[in-house]
Amino acid sequence: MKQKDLCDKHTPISTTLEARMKIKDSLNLPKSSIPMKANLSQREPQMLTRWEDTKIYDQIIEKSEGHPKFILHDGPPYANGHIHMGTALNKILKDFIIKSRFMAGFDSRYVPGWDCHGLPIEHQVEKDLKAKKIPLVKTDLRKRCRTYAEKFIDIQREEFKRLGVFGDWDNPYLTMKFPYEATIVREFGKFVEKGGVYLGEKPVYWCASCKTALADAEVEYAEHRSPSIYVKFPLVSKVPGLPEDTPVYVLIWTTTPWTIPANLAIALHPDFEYAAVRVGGEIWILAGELRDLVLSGMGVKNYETLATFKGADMERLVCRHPFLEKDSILILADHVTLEAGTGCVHTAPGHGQEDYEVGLKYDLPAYAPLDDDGRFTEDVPFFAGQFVFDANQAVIAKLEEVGCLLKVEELEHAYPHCWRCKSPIIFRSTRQWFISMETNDLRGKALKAIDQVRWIPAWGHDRIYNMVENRPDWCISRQRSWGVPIIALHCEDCGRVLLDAGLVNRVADLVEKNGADVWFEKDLNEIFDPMPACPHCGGKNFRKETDILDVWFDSGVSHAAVLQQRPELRWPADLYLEGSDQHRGWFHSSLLESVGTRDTAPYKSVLTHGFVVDGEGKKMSKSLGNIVAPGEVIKKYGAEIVRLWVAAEDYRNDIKISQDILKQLTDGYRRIRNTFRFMLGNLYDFTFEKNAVSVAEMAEIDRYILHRLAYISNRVLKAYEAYDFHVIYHTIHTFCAVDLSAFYLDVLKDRLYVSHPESPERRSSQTGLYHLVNVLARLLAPILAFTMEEIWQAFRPFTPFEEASVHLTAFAEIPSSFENRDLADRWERLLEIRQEVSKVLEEARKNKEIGHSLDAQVTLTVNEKTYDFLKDYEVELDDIFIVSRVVLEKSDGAPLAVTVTPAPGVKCERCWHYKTDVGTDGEFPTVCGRCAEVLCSLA
RNA sequence: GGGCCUAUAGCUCAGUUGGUUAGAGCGCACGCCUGAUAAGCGUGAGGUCGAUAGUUCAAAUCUAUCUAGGCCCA
Repeated sequence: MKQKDLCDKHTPISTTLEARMKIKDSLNLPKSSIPMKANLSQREPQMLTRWEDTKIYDQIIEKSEGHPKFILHDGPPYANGHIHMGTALNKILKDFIIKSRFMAGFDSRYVPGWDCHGLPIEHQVEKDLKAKKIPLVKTDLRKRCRTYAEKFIDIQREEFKRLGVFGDWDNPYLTMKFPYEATIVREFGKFVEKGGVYLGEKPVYWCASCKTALADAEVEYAEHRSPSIYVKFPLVSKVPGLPEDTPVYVLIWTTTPWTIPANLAIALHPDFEYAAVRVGGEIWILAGELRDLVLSGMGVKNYETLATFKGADMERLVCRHPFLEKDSILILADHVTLEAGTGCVHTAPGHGQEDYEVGLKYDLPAYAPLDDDGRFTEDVPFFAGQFVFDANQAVIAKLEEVGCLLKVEELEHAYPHCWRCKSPIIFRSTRQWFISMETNDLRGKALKAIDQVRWIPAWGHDRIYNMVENRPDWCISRQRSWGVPIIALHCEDCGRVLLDAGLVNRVADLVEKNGADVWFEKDLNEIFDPMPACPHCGGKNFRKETDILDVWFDSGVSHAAVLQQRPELRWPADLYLEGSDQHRGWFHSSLLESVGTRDTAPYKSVLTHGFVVDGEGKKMSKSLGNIVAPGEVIKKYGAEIVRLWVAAEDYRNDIKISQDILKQLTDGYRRIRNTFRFMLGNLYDFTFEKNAVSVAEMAEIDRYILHRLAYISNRVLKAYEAYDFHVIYHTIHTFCAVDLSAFYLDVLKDRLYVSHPESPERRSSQTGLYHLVNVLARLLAPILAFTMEEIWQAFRPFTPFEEASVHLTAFAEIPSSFENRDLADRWERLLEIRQEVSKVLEEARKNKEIGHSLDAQVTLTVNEKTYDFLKDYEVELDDIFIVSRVVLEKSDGAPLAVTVTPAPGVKCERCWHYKTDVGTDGEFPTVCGRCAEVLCSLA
């Protein structure tokens, strides 16, 4: 039999249209107050305007007056370019926390900040000026940089607001504001006062044609032909076990012959095995593993290995420089490899980063006898005045002359070049300012402070601990323009440096009023009145230090400039929250700055998130073409989907994003939205004050869902507490799909639609819906900030609540009456049986015995125990299973058997149940007894 | 090369101190409904837990190595 036939045959249809309409009108069908289609990208801006007009953030602040403070201190993004997915992720996570902490009863404000000084902006501005052929003048450049930063702060501010992030956007902190700049100077002064600042040497990239230091970001690698030479250094020290009458040499290899004059050491790996090989009348030392390769490369055929040594055994033996009157000692370093060369590495601490670092361990100076043009100074015999790249040949010739050159080749390799003039650059030791890690035991104190902080995830502790434990002194100077100057004076009379906290603070006061520009714009006698005297020679002729501070120092003082200076905030912060790269960045600089000046960390806990990667887990890059931009996602899906993305993924690891994931999120979003829409739609004739039913009087199924709601609420609140946002999304989404949509709401339809509108059972269900919306909307408000606001506006008329925005509410307190373990146990058992019934219904559906489940009668054949249990629910079982009739039968022991047959009786036109009492009422011949009763009472 | 981290069904996530046939939601397939309808309901098929080797009576869960990927250094 076909389904249609079955229906036609058994469903009496009212003969007149009027009667049909009357019956349909008597149903309490939902009246939706919010549209099914979210249309987020168009509606969100309206919501933003509303929030702006009502000054929502100010209202939140007002409401949190007197609440305990929770301080999340914003790490300042760099004021350059548009925001990307990573910045969006970071700001949204912060917004989740700010909003949820407020709703949990805290005064949690958000003061956003921007990092304004620094190279990238200076670069951009410099480029613009070059293009327009405007000459570079430092003071003018600085003004243009400021304007440039302002422009991007405005752009980013709008982009952040568009994401639904609340905060003090009208009054953010900027590292270039005068008072902030003054704080930077003062904090620097504190280090000066404690003796932590010193002038030292450090090799940096140097462009000899531009005569300037280059930052890493200014270096481009390109192919370059270099000489490749093997050189022997005579070993002066006697080595036990080697014949004393034979000269011994250590073999090195280098591609920068011009650095040979600056050689101070030869580095060996402590664990490698080195061989002493007799070649003719000499003994050569080189790594055992490279022996055959190197010697055959030189055409040496006959050799004999006399002995082998561990690198560690040769530490501090002394070699003689091949042609200069100085020694070169053997040192140990882990960076030595066997990939190229001889395993004995020519070390010039003034010309290489690794050489410099290992040199520090052996107290070797960063010797770099070059001038700004890249020419050897008078200090260097034979080559004084020569440009280093030209000197390569001269050095090779000299080595040849003294008989220490073993081999010359040419090598094509990637070599650093200047981003500006494209010429090859050199590594050159320069004078730089440092903060010592050892003065006042900064390192030790920082390590102790790290132990006091809660790192989330916990491995953050090890990561930053290892960094601080091993890092060199903090180089705080940059040879740049756009930043805060290092306040120091160079005595023109004696050449010494005048570094004094008192002077620093005098300048800080000027900076507070006029900005850091005063240092560059004003003459020294305008800045200092009276002019200090040089403590070394008494002279009063000074030159200003022109270096600026590392921008990490700028942002590192934010705890002092923001937390300690804004009355609404508090020091230290409860939380810093940034990407995991900031263990080296802001967490690190803030820690050192704070420990150096205040002995403790500026934060109690630090939360890190991973990086945004594409669907395959690969990082986003222009060359891969896999970049997803927030603007495009907002346009296509809405900011709400971006927020949901942040909430759905576990941000501790890398966070994937792809069209696939976004599609999935929109599906998840729709499920949540429709669930709320349906619940609201069924509250149209309900207000809490007039119609609510007390928990004790509610139907069991409604009380069961309240029990579930209490569980969900508790779980979600704990997750907010632990910043486990993905748990929140998954918990609520599953709750909406499984508990609500597939069970509770589906079962409720009959009662909501069919019952008398004022009936207790309908009011009971509506009370259930009311609590669901009230609790869930608040729980989701920090995440779905736009949608829950929309829900709240639709919901408020049914409530006594005065809050005009969901963001002004607190999380709902769950009355203890919602929880009922025994009742929940019973309902979970019912749900298990329901599951079994569903399976059998599906079989019947497949066999074309039924279509809709209401076509069915279900017979449960159960054992004694189950029978007794189900007997209590006998009248409700048809509702729970959404079938027309349930028959209970005792089995002879089998726990549960389900059979499905077509329901007896006739289909009621109103409630669609098959009932045997359809037609018994004379006035309404097409409906069942229950419906007839309702119709009568409505008439 | 070093420090830290990640790797469970197509996707997003669960899997407590190692212990029965590895779970959920979504998606997918098939079907139902047409009174949540650019919705809703049901059933079902999908992983042997990145790979390998160990420890163990027993491992997704511990160890080592490797592979792929991420951040930070070099």
